[in-house]
Amino acid sequence: MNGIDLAVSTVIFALRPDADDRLVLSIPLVRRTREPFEGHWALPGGGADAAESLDATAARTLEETTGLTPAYLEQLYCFGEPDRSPSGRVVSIVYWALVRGDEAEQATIDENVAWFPADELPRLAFDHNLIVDYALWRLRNKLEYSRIAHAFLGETFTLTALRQVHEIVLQRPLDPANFRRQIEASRAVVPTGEHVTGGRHRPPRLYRYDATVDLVDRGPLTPAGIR
Amino acid sequence: MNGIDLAVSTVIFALRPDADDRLVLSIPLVRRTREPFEGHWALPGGGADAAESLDATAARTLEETTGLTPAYLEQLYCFGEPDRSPSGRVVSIVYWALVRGDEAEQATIDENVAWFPADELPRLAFDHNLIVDYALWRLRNKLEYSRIAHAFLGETFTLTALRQVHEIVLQRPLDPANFRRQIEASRAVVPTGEHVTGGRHRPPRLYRYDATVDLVDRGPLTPAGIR
DNA sequence: CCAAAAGTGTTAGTTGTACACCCATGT
DNA sequence: ACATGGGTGTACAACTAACACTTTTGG
Repeated sequence: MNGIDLAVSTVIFALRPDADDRLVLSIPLVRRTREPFEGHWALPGGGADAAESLDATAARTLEETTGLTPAYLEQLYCFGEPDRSPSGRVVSIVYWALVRGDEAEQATIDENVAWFPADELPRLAFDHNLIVDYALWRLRNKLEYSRIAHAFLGETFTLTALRQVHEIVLQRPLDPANFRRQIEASRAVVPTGEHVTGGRHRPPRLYRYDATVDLVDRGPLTPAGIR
Repeated sequence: MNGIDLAVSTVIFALRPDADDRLVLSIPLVRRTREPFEGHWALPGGGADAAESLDATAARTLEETTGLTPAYLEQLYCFGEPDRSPSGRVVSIVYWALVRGDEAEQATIDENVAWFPADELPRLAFDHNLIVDYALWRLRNKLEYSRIAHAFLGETFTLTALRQVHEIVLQRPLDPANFRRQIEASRAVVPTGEHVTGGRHRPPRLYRYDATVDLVDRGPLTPAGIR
């Protein structure tokens, strides 16, 4: 024992429709009900449990506070500046998670839990603004060299849906033709043979993840939250 | 307080000459003098200090146990499986560091501190073999998309020396001509105008880091150990 | 002069990007 | 028929990798 509290928090990302039905990269936050920072919004989390792995604590506290189950979960960074909490020394092990669109709809929403657009956050408790900035930076980087975008989508999806995930997260338009070829070349995805009907245009093919390809190369570490 | 001990450890890398005077990627380890794992080699480190940042604790414990000062220091990962220490729950925040060749020669060496080739380690205490494997993976990845190789070298250096750093760490030969052009194109380095004389061949140019270019892009996080 | 490493030039193959164009559907 | 997004083809630029070649030193 050395007078240091150990906490686990998670930055959760989902793509949710806004008032105009456009998808927005969003983060659920919880309102603090006690000091310090009472009334401020903060990342969901909780104290570390002596009997539980850190991954498990992240998944559990995430579920307890928001009702969500992540499709992807990875440790982000450990924040431990001595002055980051006015109430004493707290070291936070922070995770980041991706949840699917349909899953995000089932999140607990009450006066103490709410979704915010990732790039329009209020002043958060502690150093949580910095933490979210870092998580956003990692998400955007990792999207470009891994297949994690799939974790935002359901079992099957069109390439247009996958491209829109990239476009929304990276905040820039992508050429549909070139995107298609990149994804096909990466072998991350296999056509189901089915099509989506009902649109006002040519029915797009449905694809499925190639489960034999890992979402991310994490080297010697066994991925925590890959399905 | 929750019955969890918080420790900080560091994987330190340096390039040191072996018996045949060939440079080898090496790691200093300390021998444990008490249970658990008494007599086993382990990563240098120590308990977290309530008044000190994690970066500072890593730098301090690194200096206390090995006598080394790192040219580069970055947080690696936080390891916290419940069963990783037989003596109770320990969460380790692990850093990785690079030290320069001349600095490495000044390391404390006694019966309880010794250098090992990074790819020929004995069975280490706790999960430290996994940790070193992960640090190696990160080092090799990061070498390819950043300028951290410079942290192994002194103030000035030849491009051949820089290329040898890459070759040793990545364990494969690199084309000298293409390597030169890549480095020059990256603008990471500026010629000093001086040359190394005394070799049996054409005297190579000496280069210096371009201090206006960051070694690594760490996004919103301020780098810990960049000079 | 010769060996060896420093440094430059050239070319072929690969990858990225822009954009023209055809395809299949609902209205 | 036509608007709309799905999907294919193509051409050019940029980058990579392989390797021939020239330069400069010590012996």
